[in-house]
Amino acid sequence: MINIKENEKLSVMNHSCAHLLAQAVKHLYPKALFWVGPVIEEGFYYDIDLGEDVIKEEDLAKIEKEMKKIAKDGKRIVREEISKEEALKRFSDDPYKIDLISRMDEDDTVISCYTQGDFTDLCRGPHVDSVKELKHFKLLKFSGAYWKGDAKNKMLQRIYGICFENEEDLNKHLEFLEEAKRRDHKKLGKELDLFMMSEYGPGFPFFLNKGMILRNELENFWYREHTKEGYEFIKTPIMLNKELWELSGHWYNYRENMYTSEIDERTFAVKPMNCPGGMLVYKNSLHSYKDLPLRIGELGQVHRHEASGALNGLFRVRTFTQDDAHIFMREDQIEEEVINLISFIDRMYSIFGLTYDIELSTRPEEKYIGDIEIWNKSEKALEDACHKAGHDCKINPGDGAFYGPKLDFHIKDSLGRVWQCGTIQLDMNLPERFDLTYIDSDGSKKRPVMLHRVIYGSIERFIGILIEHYAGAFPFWLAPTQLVVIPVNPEIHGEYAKELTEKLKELNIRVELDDRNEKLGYRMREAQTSKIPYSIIIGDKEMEEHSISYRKFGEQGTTTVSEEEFINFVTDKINNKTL
RNA sequence: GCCGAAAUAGCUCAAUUGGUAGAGCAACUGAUUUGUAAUCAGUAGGUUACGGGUUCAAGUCCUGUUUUCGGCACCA
Repeated sequence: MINIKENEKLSVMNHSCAHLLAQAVKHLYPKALFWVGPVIEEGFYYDIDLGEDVIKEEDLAKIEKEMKKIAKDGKRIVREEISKEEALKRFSDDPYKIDLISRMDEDDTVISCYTQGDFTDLCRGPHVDSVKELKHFKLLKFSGAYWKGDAKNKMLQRIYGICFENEEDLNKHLEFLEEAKRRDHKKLGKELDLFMMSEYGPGFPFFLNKGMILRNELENFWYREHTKEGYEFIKTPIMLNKELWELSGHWYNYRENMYTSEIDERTFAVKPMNCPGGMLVYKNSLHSYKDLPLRIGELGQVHRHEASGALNGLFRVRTFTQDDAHIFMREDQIEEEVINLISFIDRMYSIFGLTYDIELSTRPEEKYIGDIEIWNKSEKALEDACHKAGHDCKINPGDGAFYGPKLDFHIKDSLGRVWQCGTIQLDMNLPERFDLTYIDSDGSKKRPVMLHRVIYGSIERFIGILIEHYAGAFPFWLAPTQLVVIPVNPEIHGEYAKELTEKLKELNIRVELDDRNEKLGYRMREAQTSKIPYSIIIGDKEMEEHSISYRKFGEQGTTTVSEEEFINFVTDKINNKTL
């Protein structure tokens, strides 16, 4: 996937293309008013006020046709610098431009306009020299979008498009979009019987048997790796009473997203986060400075009432399992702990062939708690740890949580798409609210520092990402069905194939026998469409030699090895989690 | 929640201006005995998401609801 924003030339072209789009829209909808048309990673868009008019599917083609016409005409794009006064005058009948201009500082900003033929737009530029240069573009989608990105404002119409230097690149991008559609986890989840949705529970996914195998493998892997890293594990209740949520602050900050219920005339809430329960566990016993860092993990199922329009397959659901952990430690342990954590997360992601970038989100401008000094120290600790772990650390100013700064892990899948999964958050709020303490070496009570962290983020979302990352063809250790044994002639080879299947089952391999009365080609096709990693064919030759002929998913032809070699081959895959 | 679109058999999709809901795959039955992506024949399968309305007649038109999809806003 090409990031348009990071490519200077494409960035300028896409920006000019946004103007071309606006000009075409103006031709077709003379009353149209324009807000902004920026370049984004996936191309460009323009937010437009069409008054009573609404863009429809078929209009996109019309607009695109008009754009081609204008581009062919080949008008030059001319820059002009004007004063604020002149700008206000020139755009006096356009409330959107007035809004933009009046917020510009005359001393610092040069106000510039770009004109192409009969169309002028306020813009900082730069642009290509002529609309003639814009040939290889496509309008992709449209939707409503709040003015200034604020849900309180009215909705404008947004049209998205993308522009390339040549037809080949454009086609490559369209092919990428097709590929992404083929890999859609909602589609593959249905085809591969991994999970289902029901009208009776919008946003509450049902995991089917095959999806449960994925889940269980991911959870087992998680428990094993966390045990190695010195974690202990807990499970806290799904529902806790209102007083706890008042204490944690969720009742005031997160109430809208919480499911509540009256029980024995008291209010209970289903947990939207695991931390308050974790705090209670910490407080359940006394802690010595010698026990820190204390790492307490919980695969905790949370429920959040997400807006209906936000729901999206497994990516955005109303109940999900966080692979949560809370780490309690002394202040002087932050850096070392975070360094360890980063290398731990690195190890976890590399198993899946996922690369990632780390971003540091710092103190919000206004809404934050605690001393600025502690914030600065914490931010520095996270950043240093990140560098010492050998990673770049992009700063995301003001994007931290109100209770502390955080490191976010943005993973990149096999199509180059970026997802936010892991996060390490420093919390200066909850230890205070819950009055957490440990006994220091001098016998005094001290306040521990706390980290929240997740690696998968949400098991549901992570499974969604993995489905798309692998296009449903999971590595051997994760595949719901790992092997299928196909006797060439079930009447002749069926019994032997069955024995082999049982033998493999005893080794804890997820193997199925396909001895149906169907042609080999038919059963092989099914094995391939269900993306089973290896298909074993048993015929006369294999029976005689006691050998195994296997075909790898997606490849043609078979490899024949001895039974022992094959068992070593697959157990090695399971143990090392290799493809 | 907001803007737009959609919902027909288990799945993927047809059904002309309103005029008898249909196909392929899957399922089931039988024949076939198979060497690497679909053997043949037959059977069954539907309150067209749910409710209300217009009409002689509604999958089709109007309307309310639900759900899904693409975005926005929100977010793991």
